[in-house]
Amino acid sequence: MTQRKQRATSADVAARAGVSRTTVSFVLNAKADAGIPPGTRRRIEEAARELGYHPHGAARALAGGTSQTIGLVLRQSAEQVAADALLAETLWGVASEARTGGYRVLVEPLSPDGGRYSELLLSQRVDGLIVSGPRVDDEELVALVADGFPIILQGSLPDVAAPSVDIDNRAAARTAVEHLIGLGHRRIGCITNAPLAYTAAADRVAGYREALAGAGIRLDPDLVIEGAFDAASGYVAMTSLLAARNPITAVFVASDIVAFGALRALREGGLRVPTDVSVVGFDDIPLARHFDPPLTTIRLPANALGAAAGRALVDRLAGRPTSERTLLPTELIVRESTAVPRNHTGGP
Amino acid sequence: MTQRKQRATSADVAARAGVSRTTVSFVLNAKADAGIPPGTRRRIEEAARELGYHPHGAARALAGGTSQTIGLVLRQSAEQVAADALLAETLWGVASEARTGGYRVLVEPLSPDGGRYSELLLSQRVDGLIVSGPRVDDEELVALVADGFPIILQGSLPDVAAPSVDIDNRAAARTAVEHLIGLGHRRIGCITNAPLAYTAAADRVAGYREALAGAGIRLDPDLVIEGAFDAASGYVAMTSLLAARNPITAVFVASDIVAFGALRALREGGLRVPTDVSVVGFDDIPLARHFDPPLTTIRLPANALGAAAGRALVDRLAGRPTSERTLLPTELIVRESTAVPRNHTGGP
DNA sequence: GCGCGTTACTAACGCGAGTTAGTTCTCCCA
DNA sequence: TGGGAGAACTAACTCGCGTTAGTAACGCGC
Repeated sequence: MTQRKQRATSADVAARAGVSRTTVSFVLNAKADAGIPPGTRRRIEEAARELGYHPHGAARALAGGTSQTIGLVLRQSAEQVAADALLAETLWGVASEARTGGYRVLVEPLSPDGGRYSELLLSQRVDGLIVSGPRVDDEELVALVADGFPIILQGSLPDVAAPSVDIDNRAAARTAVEHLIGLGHRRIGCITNAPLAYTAAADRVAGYREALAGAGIRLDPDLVIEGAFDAASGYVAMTSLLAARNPITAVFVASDIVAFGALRALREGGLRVPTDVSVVGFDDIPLARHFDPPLTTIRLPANALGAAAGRALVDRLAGRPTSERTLLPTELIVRESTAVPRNHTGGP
Repeated sequence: MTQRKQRATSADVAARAGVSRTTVSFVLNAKADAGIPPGTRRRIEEAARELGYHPHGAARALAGGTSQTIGLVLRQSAEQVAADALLAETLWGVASEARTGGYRVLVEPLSPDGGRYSELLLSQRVDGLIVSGPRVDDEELVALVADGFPIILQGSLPDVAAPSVDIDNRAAARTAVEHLIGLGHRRIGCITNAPLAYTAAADRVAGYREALAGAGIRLDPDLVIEGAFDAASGYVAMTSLLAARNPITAVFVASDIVAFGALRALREGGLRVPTDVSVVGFDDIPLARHFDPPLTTIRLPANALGAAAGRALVDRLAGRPTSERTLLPTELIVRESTAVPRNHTGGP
């Protein structure tokens, strides 16, 4: 190991400036109460600079009782993470908001089954937690929240008394499907983004149903098929949808990535999009606009979602009031994968 | 704020077990030297469990002189991150390897221009750093390495004396292009993944050149066009490549995402892949196998890359020897976007 | 009954800050 | 000349844990 010059402590700075450690602490932490004359202040700041002084994080945390760190728990399997095109963006949002609040971000990726994360909180390594993709059966989470730890949920979880940040999946899905209905489609399939145990998946299906109900279209359960995160699942789902007796003229696929697989199945089945079948996706991943055809989809504000969660946690830690439930707006992005159904006569 | 019961300290555990704090520390840290009889040991462990004792991280860090945390610096702009389909996977690799070494991961996303990260190291909040996507002009990095801080580079940077983990971009690119040459192509374009200031981009172009040179094909500088991370840049690059007088029969696109845009340009230009033009990508993002047509590409082991970097840092921190340069193997994945050129007669 | 080695512990210091409760000047006014 | 009020500091405690140096009790051989 290379030799490294010894770190300077606040005592070194004090000695060099000819004052006590207390004074150094007051000056460097901008304690206004103590009347430190400009001369002394300058001397101390100079000494600190010359010595390359940086306060020891752990010492600060110990004395101050706060680690100035927040934890981001990723409750997804490795495969899901690989498939999640927006995770990095969300992380970015969390981190940048945390930073402006003076916090750092500790990331704890966890497979849904294994691994405890309460340790982070209990050992005071983090001051609070953002839990992304929470599952209903997460007892650890429930216990932590019950104990009053500062936790923000990213995603929705009924019956857990922690503030959450999410999009309105149901409304967004309804908007997507209403777009199809507005174009004149009546036989509309639905491929989920994930198994229905995931609240986001269930909510999107609920939105699909609402849209149908609102237009007086009877729900055909055979037209709702479960996808599972990746394009392969979309391919399979679409294939089985195409095998239905009464063919669909449109599909709502609750994930762009899954939709990509669905698009492929359509192509291989000899169907043209949007001429034969219209497709609406969900997420608006960066590639969606380059799909063939460019995908009509719902924009999910990934970065803003992370930022909102970060801000909520920082606020909570500062003792500021936090809204219990933040729903960020989504937007329907109409591109070229949706059109009026073939043989459509005009009016509904 | 909800009331939270007071945390137990090691002193509480000691009191409850009827021993001193020292003994508690010995037992809980499994110090073998001290002969603690099984009875006492059990008493202490039980007391700790009953009190829900969790050692205070900061106190430990302060006393032990190590934070058991590593930093992951992401030296990419927000847009790059959004476009980087493999970042999450790499993060996963780093984190899982860190965890088995007893470390946590602090993530510090940084735009290439702004933001210092040396603070992390200087304040001892992390014991070491993994710097992903380092740039040549990073003086901060050079200074830190010169000071002997434990740093692992993810990516390549000549002239910096820190161990690095990477793939052999040049060899991988050569393999990709040789695949095209082997099929009989001679007029082969190249679209980079990023501006050539990025070493990975430059290395991939170098591999392209080597392959051409090896086959005795003269390099036409007009056929090398810079892409920039996203599909849009690939679209533009491909469009300009198609405008060339003497048309190409194949392209090597040094990024799957950029290739996706290129594919679109080809489609819009009325060219069929691979019939009219063969395309080889790079990265093997999860969607690549679902491209139209499924993309022949180079598999970049993102997770393994992260894991290797994590392991290297953990090893270094443990004082174990670390290899200066780790190159992970890549693999050519042949799918359906490459074929023998049209009008190809057979022999070269 | 003394010395010696184990066994089974503990007292006390140190890590590097933040912070409370003073203390020492100086100056001013009565 | 004495007292009081700021101004400008500082001594000393605290946070929770790791660790070194040391002690007390016991057994055992001679």
